[in-house]
Amino acid sequence: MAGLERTSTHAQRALITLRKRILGGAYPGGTRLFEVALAEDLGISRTPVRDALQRLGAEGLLDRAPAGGFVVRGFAVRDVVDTIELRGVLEGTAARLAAERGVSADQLAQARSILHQIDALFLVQSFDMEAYSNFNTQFHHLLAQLSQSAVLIREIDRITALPFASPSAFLDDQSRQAELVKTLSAAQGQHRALIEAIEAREGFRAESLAREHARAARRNVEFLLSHEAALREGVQSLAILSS
Amino acid sequence: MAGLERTSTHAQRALITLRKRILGGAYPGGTRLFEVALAEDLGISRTPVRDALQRLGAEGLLDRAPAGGFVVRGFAVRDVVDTIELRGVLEGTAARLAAERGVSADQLAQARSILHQIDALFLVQSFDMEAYSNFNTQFHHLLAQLSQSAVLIREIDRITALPFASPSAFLDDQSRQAELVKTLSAAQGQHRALIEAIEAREGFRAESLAREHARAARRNVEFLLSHEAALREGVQSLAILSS
DNA sequence: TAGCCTTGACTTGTATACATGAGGACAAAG
DNA sequence: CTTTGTCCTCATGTATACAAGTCAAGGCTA
Repeated sequence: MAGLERTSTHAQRALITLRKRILGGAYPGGTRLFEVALAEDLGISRTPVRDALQRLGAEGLLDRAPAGGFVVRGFAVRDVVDTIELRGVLEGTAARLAAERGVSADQLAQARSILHQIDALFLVQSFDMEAYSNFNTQFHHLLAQLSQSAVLIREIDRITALPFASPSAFLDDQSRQAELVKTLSAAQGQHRALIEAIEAREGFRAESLAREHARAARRNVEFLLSHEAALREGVQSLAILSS
Repeated sequence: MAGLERTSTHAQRALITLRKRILGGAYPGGTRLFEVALAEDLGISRTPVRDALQRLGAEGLLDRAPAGGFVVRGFAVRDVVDTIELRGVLEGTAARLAAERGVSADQLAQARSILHQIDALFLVQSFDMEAYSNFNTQFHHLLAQLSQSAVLIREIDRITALPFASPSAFLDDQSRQAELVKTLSAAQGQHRALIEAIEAREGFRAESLAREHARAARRNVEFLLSHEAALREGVQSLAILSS
């Protein structure tokens, strides 16, 4: 909660607080959120609460009830899998467009720089997961940019905003560090191949690689959910899950 | 404007009115919309105007200004093309998932029924464009459903809400009826092949067909824009274009 | 008893007054 | 002449009172 006071408006704070609660699973899917109750709870008036609810609706975390009001959107396992699949499709399209339209030498250099920095992480004894997470996020962000399509970038940002669909979701799973690092090493191989394909203007290959790359996340989710609750405990991104 | 009074709330009416204005090109891209001015203009208070603006923001018609407030989103030709491309990618994914996951006999029958009704339109002397438009919209809507992915359906609906990205955009172009009918006959062939591929569980083919199908719309836009204003006049969906 | 209507509690919708904060104009100092 | 600081203005942010719509429970009538 520290630092929450810094944000300027009540609506911003309400947005952040409510988002955190929803993502944390505080409100089960289907729960209706009442303006007055939340306003009292947060110690502010209905107006900024309304604002926050509308924004959360736009983010896809809430659904509008037919007769007005908002309901917490429930995410089933299938929805998580489908969303990751969708991210793969969108990133695949970004990769393909990048290959077809061509990318500048400068952007290519940026991509290589990130790849290089990730490589360096694997050479150190104790793997720095946080650093990897940051570079990975950077890489995926850059990939979207390479498409040179403002529309596509926008949609990727939207989808990626859902916590379990982010390229760096599931990296906080402390229980299987050793295995995870192996997986990430393979993922880095895909990163490298992806940039190679884009540089060689191989659109189909680039698209296929990006899709397959997203499959790793999907396998991860399916693994986590096929085992019992103990494993899921440490994984923040899955707290929102309905079942 | 008739029938506008029927909608229940001021916010709804404001939403509809403003949406119509924006899509009609009344506010050039980049125009900032001020709450007070709009409230006075519409004869209501700021509160429902705010509501409408936020919804239009969620629809993607407005951007939020960094320091608060809303700005009309400008659409360049490139954005229109990219959005249509994106629709092709999403519908392609829907088609692929439908093929991979399999569809029920009932859904298949529905699809065939729509195809049949479209076929019938081509047998009549004077082509009924409005009927085609309706059936075409139905077909594309059903295609999304076939994917059995709530997430994907949601995103397709979002993208399709932009007027120029709708599968039935550009059908109101009165000036080239004869040519258009030929194009639509080819499009119907793609519809048929698409369902055939889904039924045969040929995912790759289904995806490719859906993408190519969207290309027809893209060619249409590019044609309309390569010729001068006279042609664009009759095409409502292009009124929003920036350039 | 079944179906409909009434009524009331509760929730969102709307107006409005006031607070806050961002950005520009203008003046003074370097 | 440039730069910096202050003040002023205007747009959005917020609170609150009131309006209106929705839903369900209960009672009334056929």
